[in-house]
Amino acid sequence: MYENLNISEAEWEVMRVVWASGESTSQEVAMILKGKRGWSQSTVKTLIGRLTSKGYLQARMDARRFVYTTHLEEPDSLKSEVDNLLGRICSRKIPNLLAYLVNKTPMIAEDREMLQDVLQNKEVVAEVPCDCYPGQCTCHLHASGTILSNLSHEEIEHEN
Amino acid sequence: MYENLNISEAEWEVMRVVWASGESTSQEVAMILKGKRGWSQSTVKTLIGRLTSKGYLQARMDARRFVYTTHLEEPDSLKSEVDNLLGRICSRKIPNLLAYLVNKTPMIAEDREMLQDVLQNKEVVAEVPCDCYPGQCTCHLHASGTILSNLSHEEIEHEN
DNA sequence: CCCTTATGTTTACAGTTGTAAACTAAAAAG
DNA sequence: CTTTTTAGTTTACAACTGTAAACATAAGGG
Repeated sequence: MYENLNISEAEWEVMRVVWASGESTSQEVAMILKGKRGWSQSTVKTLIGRLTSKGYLQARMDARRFVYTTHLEEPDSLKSEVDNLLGRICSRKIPNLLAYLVNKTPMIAEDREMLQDVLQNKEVVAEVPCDCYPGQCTCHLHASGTILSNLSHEEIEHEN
Repeated sequence: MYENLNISEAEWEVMRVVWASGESTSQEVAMILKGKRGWSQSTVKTLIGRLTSKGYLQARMDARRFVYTTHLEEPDSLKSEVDNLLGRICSRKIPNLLAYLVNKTPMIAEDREMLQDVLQNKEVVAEVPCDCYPGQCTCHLHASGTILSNLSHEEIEHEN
């Protein structure tokens, strides 16, 4: 759903500052990350440069210096990263991961209600399809044709 | 909670195979990933080698070839990755992300019930502390001492 | 016993990332 | 107008990744 971004961890630190202030100069970013991570101004400038070439930051000239802004939204960017990560396991296992997250995430009453509400309205299906490539999951959905056809018996005999 | 692993995306493909079969030979892994990703045997061998040096795979000699196993659990590994990722946003924003995930994750009735149950028993707090470094979040929690003290006014004037 | 095959080990090499110094240019300060 | 400060651009460089060829070696076939 969300296209795949390419923001490294260090770059993300810079993005957070821009997201928080709406627009920042390299100096602001540098000072904050000097405090948080001990980075030098150079480091921050490099990161800003990379983010700019990647098109994630826009530079507007404002009296002598650039002011950086972004068109990306922080929540969307994180969703994109999370979506990506969840692609690493079988769809069927995601609900358990969510349970883990719900458990470990501290929340206030409204958060809980909101989630309860979402769940209340959540539509369920009869069966969640396993989306794994055969040999990378213990589900047996792959048992019929298509995906399987290009693999020999040897290759899949360890499926479960 | 889960310590930080270091499994790259390509390496993860290998891990999935080992997780799925319990133990695999390099050949098995190679065949599966040849199918899924078009990788050569060499590539897979390199990845297996790296995972072995990192200690994520164990090699047991079995008639001529190595059989690889792992002590890592797939769910734990993913939790570690996800925990890591969630560290990128303010704790207060996590519930919204969870709502997004609940919405987009296909699930069966039991999954929903299970999650409803988890929520039912979820303890809430009066206020979720913002865990962001000042200047990287619009929450105002940082307004008092400690964290703030090493930053000048200049640095944080953009906080909201 | 020699050749092919299967498997593991070394080497390779470009791209990305983390981290930063050096260089350049323009403006501010004196 | 010369010096210092500020900001942006180039260059650097090692570690990690993705991708794989080359090499070594032992085992199986003939």
